[in-house]
Amino acid sequence: MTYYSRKLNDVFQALADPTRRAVLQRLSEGAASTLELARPFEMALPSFTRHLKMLEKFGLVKSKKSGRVRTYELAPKRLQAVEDWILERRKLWERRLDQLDAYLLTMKEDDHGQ
Amino acid sequence: MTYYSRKLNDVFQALADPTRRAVLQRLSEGAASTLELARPFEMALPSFTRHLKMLEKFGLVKSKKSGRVRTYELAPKRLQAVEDWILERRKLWERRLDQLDAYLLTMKEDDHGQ
DNA sequence: CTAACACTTAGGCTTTGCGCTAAGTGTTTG
DNA sequence: CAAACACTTAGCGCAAAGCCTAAGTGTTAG
Repeated sequence: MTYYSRKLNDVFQALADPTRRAVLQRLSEGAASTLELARPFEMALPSFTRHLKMLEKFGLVKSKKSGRVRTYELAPKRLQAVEDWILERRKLWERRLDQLDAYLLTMKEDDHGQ
Repeated sequence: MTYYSRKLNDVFQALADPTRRAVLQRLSEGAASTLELARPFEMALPSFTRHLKMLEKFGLVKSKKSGRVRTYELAPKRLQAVEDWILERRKLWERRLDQLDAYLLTMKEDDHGQ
């Protein structure tokens, strides 16, 4: 577990924006073109495509251009890093809380009547 | 599942910084004071305490000041939101990949000899 | 009661994030 | 081949992130 993980920084950063999360959600229902993806958003197109570029740069989606249409789909591998991190953290977390429980129990047993 | 979730934005944002992730890791081993937490980092103290404030503001840690020492500990509840989001996304993801598998199989069956 | 300690507040500086408009590129379609 | 289409590039503006130093504030030890 390194202090600095570029990959984790990037993926969390990518997920910190609601537009990008919504795009991932949409793509989980199937591939789509740039304009299809952009339609629900009120944003100007260049602003929107920056989000798509960011998602691709950080490995969360991939795209392919055919003719004048660019089609995007998910690249789920990268989300695994985040999931791993969370689950690992949660294990430590819960172990710690268990220890706290145990400690409080000890206190209680040692603590006769006051 | 709403398009805009302040809570998710905030938590992902909080986790996007390596210093803050390291603090969470350290705290998963037990509570600690501001200076104890700060020691491993080369950052100036005011810079570091801003990270702590952010973690607290977003509900990932909590603190209590007693005398001149402020002690921090984890507040694990909030991480659940992130975990939920990830796992939900993953379910959709995998269903989608399964569909793709099925589709490719269909193709293969329809595709006799070319 | 003074000095050290453990932060905390204030303010400044630079970089990055996220939005915009305007103009450009390459691909179809009539 | 001209016009419509689907992006793409360039460049600007503003706000927030993340770092710093300097100067507080309140607490405790000698």
